[in-house]
Amino acid sequence: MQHTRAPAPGAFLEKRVPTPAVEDYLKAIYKASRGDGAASTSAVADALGVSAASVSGMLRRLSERGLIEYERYYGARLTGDGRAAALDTIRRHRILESFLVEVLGYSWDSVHEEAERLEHAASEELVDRMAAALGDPEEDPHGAPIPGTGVEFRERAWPALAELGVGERGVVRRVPDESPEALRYLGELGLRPGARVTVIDRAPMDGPITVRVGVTERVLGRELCGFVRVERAGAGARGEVEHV
Amino acid sequence: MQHTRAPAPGAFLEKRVPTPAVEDYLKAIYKASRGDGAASTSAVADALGVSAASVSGMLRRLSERGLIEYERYYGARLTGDGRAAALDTIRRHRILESFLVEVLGYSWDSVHEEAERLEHAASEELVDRMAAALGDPEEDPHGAPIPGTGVEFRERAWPALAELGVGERGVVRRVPDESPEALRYLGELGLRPGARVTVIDRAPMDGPITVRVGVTERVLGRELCGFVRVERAGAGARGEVEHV
DNA sequence: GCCGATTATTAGGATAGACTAAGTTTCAGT
DNA sequence: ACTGAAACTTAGTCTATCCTAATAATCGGC
Repeated sequence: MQHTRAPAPGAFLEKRVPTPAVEDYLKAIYKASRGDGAASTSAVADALGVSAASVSGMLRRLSERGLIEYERYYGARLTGDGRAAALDTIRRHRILESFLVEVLGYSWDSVHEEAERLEHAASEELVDRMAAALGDPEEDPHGAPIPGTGVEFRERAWPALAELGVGERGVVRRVPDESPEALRYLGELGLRPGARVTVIDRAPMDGPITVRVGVTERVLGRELCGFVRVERAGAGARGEVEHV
Repeated sequence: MQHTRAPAPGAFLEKRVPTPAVEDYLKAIYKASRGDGAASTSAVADALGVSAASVSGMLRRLSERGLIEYERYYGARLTGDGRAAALDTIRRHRILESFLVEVLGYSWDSVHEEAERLEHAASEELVDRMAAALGDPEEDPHGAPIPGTGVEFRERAWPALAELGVGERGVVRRVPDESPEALRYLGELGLRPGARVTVIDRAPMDGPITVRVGVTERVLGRELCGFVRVERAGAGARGEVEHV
């Protein structure tokens, strides 16, 4: 489902059909829906940096527009239309990020903010041309999959690096895109999608985790390791495996 | 003068410091100021496709912000700050247009609309990277000069093709960028910046003008010839020259 | 120098989106 | 089952921008 971003006959100050705010809310609901499919008011408020009251108001409007199902005091669930609109925006965002990195030489820690603004202004045509120029990539620079124009789309739920047991090995699949600071650090460590990593040690009491990347060992905070998503690879010598 | 497009600490739904509407008004005032330096309310209203009443209101607000000098029933004149902001937006617009054409293969008749939206979302950094990728062009695809970061900037007032007398020759310097229809037609005729053109005949009563482009002769409406700006080249056989 | 036409402004209202403050609902722990 | 904290909604404002309708200023012709 493509969204019309054009009309306004003769007018240059156009009203976008889904406004930037609506697009941001739908994205936030999509991302906050990782559990039972519903996003709570506060989760959306936190993600967008607005007050819960503002979210309540917007959820009612989104519901009236048929973009979400909204049950008071419970949460919001995207409808088919809402999900399509969210994925549309996410596609724009991720292709923009890829283009900024690959073609314009942005660092992977600085693209998010730029894409966050451009995604509301870029047409489907622009995004498609950028995608074509990149060879229709399937992932953005942070390892996030890029929705296509088709209907089916699912984001794999890779385990976090923090979930690997001592001795386990993995391949980095995805890193968070929103924190420039975390990304700069991960970049320095070489923890990019595709990097192989081995858990050497886990300090008790949710303490830091020691990993080997390439030939060097690093001690990483547990929180950071919760953000880095990995695919389990063949376990190492000691086969202790934790489950969560 | 660069404008901050970023902040909003922690908030993703950011308020741009100059809003898109403000940027559009300043651009419109800049473009409508071609005479005595003042833009009339109705000229701005026409350019933006909004009512005159809306313009009156906005002019008052722009004046309060120090971006224009506004005298009721007379018109608006950009201040230094206002002009800088307008040129900033125009720079973004023209570099975006250039990039879309040169790098992403857009046709010159379709870039205006896309750039019109992107110019409000693109950061200085993005625009500078695009400019660098293009070798810091001095003109956009329609022949419009691209403001630099420096202070001095003037757009040359080339004569219109319609002002050339029979026998006069010229080089196309600039075409309008807003009308896809006109641009498609001009493109077909080969009337792009740099093209050499000779006026073969001018029908009386403001009738059509016959020009030669390359080896072919074309009959063009007077209105279109008023939009195409040329630089006079050495006159042809008959030296009749008109002044305006 | 008046008068109608044009142009511009004010007045009043709408919408989208955000906020704070106050009230309501849910939920967890006793 | 009660009760207080946390989560959520409602109520009432605010700002920005648009609109239409009504009013006011200017200007070109006679």
